[in-house]
Amino acid sequence: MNANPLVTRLQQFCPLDAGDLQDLNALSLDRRHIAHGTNIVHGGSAANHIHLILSGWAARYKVLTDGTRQITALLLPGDLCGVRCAMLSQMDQGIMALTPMHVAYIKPQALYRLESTSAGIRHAMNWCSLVEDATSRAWIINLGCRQALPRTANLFSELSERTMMSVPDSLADSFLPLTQLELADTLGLTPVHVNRVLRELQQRGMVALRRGGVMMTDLSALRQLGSFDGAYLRPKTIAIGEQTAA
Amino acid sequence: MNANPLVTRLQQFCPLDAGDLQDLNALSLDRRHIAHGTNIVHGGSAANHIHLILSGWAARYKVLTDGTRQITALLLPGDLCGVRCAMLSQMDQGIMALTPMHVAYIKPQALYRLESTSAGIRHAMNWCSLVEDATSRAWIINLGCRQALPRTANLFSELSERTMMSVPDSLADSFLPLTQLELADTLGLTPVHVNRVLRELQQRGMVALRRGGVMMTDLSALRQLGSFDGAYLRPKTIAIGEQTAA
DNA sequence: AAACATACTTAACATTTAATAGGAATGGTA
DNA sequence: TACCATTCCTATTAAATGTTAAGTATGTTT
Repeated sequence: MNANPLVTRLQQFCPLDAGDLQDLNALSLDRRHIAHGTNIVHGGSAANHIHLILSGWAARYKVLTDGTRQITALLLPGDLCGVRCAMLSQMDQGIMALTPMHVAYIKPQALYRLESTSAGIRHAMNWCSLVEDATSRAWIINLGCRQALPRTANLFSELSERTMMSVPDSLADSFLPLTQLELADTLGLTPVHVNRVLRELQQRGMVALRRGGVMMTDLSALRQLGSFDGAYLRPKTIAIGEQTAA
Repeated sequence: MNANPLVTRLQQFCPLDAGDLQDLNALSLDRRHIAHGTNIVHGGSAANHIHLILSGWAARYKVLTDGTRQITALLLPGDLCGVRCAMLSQMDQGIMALTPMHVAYIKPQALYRLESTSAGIRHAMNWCSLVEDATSRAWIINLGCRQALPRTANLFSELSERTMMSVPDSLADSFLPLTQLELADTLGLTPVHVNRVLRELQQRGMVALRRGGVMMTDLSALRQLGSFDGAYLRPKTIAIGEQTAA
């Protein structure tokens, strides 16, 4: 793992110069271990850090008054979350660890100061937000247009792509540490129906079921079934001058 | 209408100082009339402007290979869109006018330069993105958790809130210029089922149906049925020093 | 006025998904 | 080992939504 994973992450989006690297490395990263099931951010509470996920998975979710829960984002190693946490409290959303995790806590003011002074860092952060935005729109499309089977396959394809980008040499590339209940709350289905869908995917040889997760065994079949196109996860980095602002 | 609607918009999110106002007013706004049905941005084409909607409604959408269309955002007067258009082409999404419109075309480079020099403008733009982000997450929740009737009521409540914020003294506050087909593509339902839902809402006295749109007649009932909470549309503006980065 | 395209409405039927309930496996803990 | 809480699996029934098809309005163009 890089001495400063924030550097690794931001460089995916925008080339950074020596000064940027120095400034980022000067940020003290407060690394913490988080137990499975812990709430990193509570719905309704003020969020006073930016979180960078070093290992493990988390879910951003909201619980409605009738008790139903919707997971609105899945956060993987390398993901920056809480960039927008100031809003989370008003939105009553929370973030929960789905596995044991390592998380770097970053002081927002410190990062904000860097954004003021470095166009490169500002751009990298913007691109980071752009990918988040594109991903949530892809979820809208998935929920709105696809039925349970392709919807599930599409989600799995996205998660496969994202794990490969963030931890490319991991042996566990294709394991999704989500219970069927958590999948249900992500996909807008009931746990019972998720079970039916997973069984069908298993019969077709695309996944193998484990307690507490799913092992993907035929990625290209999943991508085809879910008509997945991951272009939105890999925005072409463009020079600062050409940047379409914001 | 303000001489510079961009100023009006950004000031909703963050107080701007005299210098900011001067700089923004110096931006040449290229105002154009757009006919109903026109594609402002084509999926697959490069987007080279930021668009500020002065009047009329537009939809951001994607057409899947099987022909189904999902509308991923509705854009109302005062909305800035295309801040992230560089990505639209890669995402194969387009933006289409749902009504006749007036749109201001802004050169991204010019706005980008202002962001470099003014923390206030940078913050205002960030808050603008935050509201967009919160809105798309609200759509995920709506699509994932609610059935057709409350889902429709929730969307109507959001749109009512947004129209009131953007054109508060309009007489047409409560008219939604969306055909039932467009509503279907927004809500992830079939046009036939949208018709059933609208008829039900009409029977309950919450809406009146018009050709080409829906008139909302009982907003509080719609909000209750859709369990709508619009806090995410009105983020509390905070001072720059306290800003949680982004 | 006639023709036309678009939007809306309605009905019958099919399919998907939800709801409910109960049981079986798994893993942790006293 | 016994207990307990999850998670997972399965079956049945019911509800929500999709599909197909056809007809009716409405506004526009000729």
